[in-house]
Amino acid sequence: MLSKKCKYAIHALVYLAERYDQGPVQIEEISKKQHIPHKFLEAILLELRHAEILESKKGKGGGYFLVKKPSEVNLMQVMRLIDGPIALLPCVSLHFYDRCEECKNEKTCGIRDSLTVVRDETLRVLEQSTLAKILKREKQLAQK
Amino acid sequence: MLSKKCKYAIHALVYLAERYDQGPVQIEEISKKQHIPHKFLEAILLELRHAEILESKKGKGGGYFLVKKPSEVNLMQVMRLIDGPIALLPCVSLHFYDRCEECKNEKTCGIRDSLTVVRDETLRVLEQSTLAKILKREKQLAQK
DNA sequence: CATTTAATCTATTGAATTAGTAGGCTTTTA
DNA sequence: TAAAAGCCTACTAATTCAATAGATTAAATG
Repeated sequence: MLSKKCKYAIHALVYLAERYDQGPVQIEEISKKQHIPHKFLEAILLELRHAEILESKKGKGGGYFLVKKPSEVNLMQVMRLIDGPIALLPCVSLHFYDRCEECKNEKTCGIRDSLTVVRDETLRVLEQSTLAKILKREKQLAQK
Repeated sequence: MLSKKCKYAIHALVYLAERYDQGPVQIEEISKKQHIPHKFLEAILLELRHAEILESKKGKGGGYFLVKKPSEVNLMQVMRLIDGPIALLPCVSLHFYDRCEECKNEKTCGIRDSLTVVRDETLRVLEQSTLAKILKREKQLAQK
């Protein structure tokens, strides 16, 4: 399951995507509208800035804004950044590979196969889920 | 990621699948061969017994054995039993549904769509991953 | 140039979950 | 009836997750 932190990150990003190219949005505003604890959100946005997804401006009229286009930010990136591996086993992870202590020898472990397929299918879907698509979907759903 | 407990459970089950219909296997044997702490394994096997995947025999010559055929036990069942939900969000889970506090209203949340697809793809693969298939795969890999 | 605003950074804390242990109890077999 | 083996309850240690506190730095404005 996704951590709360990751859910907060996604909601904050969708919120910023909706205001793309409209100047900085303050932490306080996002915090209130999305019901995310201010200080916690602060840390999350900082991480997203370090990952060069967001940029910030200090001082009056400052805040955070997307540097990438909403169509260029997807759930795969965000989840990897905030929660780490997407694969279900470390020995099957692309970005966080680590050998499994549990299977004595990786070469003959019969479990890895299936979990590699799960990983690939998951990545495929998450990579296609961009902020732009999520936003579009929300607008569709709101109209009904 | 899967918990260690879940990995232990899977390895223990594959071990028992290899000895299907050959009488009870003692905790101690599985513990040693699969490098799983004895007492922890005890708790895991008990859970699998309560789920009617395993059965046990007490006293001398006792131990654990599969009651279901290796082709009837799959990773979907085991993961749900040991780790809980397979979906990435509670509001998208089939067996552990719970509303997300984070999205104020589920009806218009644009994230759920993608994660429903991820869930379905994942379940499809995990359901097909039976102990029989895993065992077969391990034997293939061992030969090379 | 001082004040205010808002992000930055470091450090700490509390709660929950995960991993594992201890020890006595019960059942079965020989 | 003694030994073997699983059953059950309770506890503890370690790690991760969620959140907070407070001092610092940078930008805008009058």
